[in-house]
Amino acid sequence: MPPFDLGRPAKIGAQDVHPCGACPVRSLTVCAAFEEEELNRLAEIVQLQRIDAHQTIFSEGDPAMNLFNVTAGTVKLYKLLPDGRRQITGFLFSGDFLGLSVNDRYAYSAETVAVTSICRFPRRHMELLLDEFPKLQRRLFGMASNELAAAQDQMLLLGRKTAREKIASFLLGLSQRAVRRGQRDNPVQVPMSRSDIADFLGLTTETVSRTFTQLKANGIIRLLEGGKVQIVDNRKILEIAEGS
Amino acid sequence: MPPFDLGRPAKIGAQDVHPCGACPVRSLTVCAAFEEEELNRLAEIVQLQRIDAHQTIFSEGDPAMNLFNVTAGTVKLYKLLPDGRRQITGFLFSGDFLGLSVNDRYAYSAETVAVTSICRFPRRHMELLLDEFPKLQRRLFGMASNELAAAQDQMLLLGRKTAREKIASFLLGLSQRAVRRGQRDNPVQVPMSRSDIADFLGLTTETVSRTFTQLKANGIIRLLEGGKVQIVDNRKILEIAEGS
DNA sequence: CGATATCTTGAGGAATCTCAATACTAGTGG
DNA sequence: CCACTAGTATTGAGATTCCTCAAGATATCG
Repeated sequence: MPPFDLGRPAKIGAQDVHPCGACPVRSLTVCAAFEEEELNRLAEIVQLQRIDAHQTIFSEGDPAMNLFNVTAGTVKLYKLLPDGRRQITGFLFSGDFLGLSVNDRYAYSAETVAVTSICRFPRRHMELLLDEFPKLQRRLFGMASNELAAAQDQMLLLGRKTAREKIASFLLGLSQRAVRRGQRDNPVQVPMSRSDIADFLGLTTETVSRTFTQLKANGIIRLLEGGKVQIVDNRKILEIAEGS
Repeated sequence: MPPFDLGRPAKIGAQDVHPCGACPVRSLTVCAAFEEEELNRLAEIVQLQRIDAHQTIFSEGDPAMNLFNVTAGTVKLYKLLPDGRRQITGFLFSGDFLGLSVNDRYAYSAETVAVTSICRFPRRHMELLLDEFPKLQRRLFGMASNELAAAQDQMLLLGRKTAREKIASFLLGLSQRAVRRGQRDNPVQVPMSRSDIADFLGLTTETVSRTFTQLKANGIIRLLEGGKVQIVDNRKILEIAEGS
């Protein structure tokens, strides 16, 4: 899979309103660490990119040259076993951050699920900013802490929940994250394929499909067109998700 | 389960060699961010504690008052479902760090596996130090990044590996971490119970036991007394762990 | 040295996976 | 605008891994 084309990079010039100032998701992102008057420091080093669906952003093991911020669309992060088994470790939406590295290499691959816009920050520049703006460091640390907590929730899901509980948790999670982004939480937008959902939840596509069908038959959800899922019985789905 | 007694807190006095200066695992810990002459700043706020096996350090949902550093022994972190199903999200050894919180509450419970020594840092004091020592912030962020990468590896294990591959990965992981601490890597010390291993790997104790037996029968490992496991065929166990 | 935990082994069952066929959806070209 | 095609999703039947329940063996601790 070839890395995405740069496409049409956002023009970043003195005559432009700098992109960060107008960023609609700034409050959600790492960039919230900056005051209005400091934003030009970010704008100097950022590259805005639009990427088609199903494009590789970077692959596990690549030198970690950049950090990224998703401003629109959906991205998936995943790891592979040599024989091709795949585990998706997270889905990212607008406001989410990616590109943390260990030993200067990415520890996972990143691919777009749908058309996506991202801000790209060269890591070396970012590191200079980290020294200059302790707030940024703090913000990044806070976001990493949140991700760590989410990872632990996901471990609980993968290790101990049934297929039914996994799907319920997944839908609730999508719904709750939509709220935080200020998007509608019901019906939930589910932009990823059954296969992606399966690789995120440690299931097969068939089991994912069967479980959706079962929840639908129980009157708990409704499958709508355009990959939307309506949560009919919110109370019930919450019960299922928590395994009670 | 009651929170552990303070036991015999280390005396911290002017006449003492301050504990951090003599700390044998400092280079592994968050404390490595400090120069010799800055260590007294840490020593001022630290409380050294020795805790018996199977004691709760804190529980999920508790207000996150402290950060901790393990200096000896073994700790497990876990999350529970309402019906008692448990997922252990990590084992900690000397040099490891715990106590990161979300919304000022611990997101998981922590319990000692064996007799353990920890350094306790009041979070409020630590936060002041964070402002004063950007190096500390940096170090903490680096450790969180590493934990995040480990969490992703664990998700791959939980979602996509077989029981055999899980056990092989587990033993290798223990072995590799022992090396980093400068302890012997073979035979591997396995201080936790079958039940803990099961709850870490998303299996049952019976399956863990059967898989150990099977690896032993294959001549890949040998089960020694005192919870030690000798890796006989390193090459083979590596192959199994990576699923090839 | 006995009591109690933990660990191992066995047999049967259940959830999920695999393989296979069919149905649906979305994009493409006539 | 509609038929065609390729990918995606659903459904079915049988296989498999791992789990559950139960008993026996071993280790640990007072």
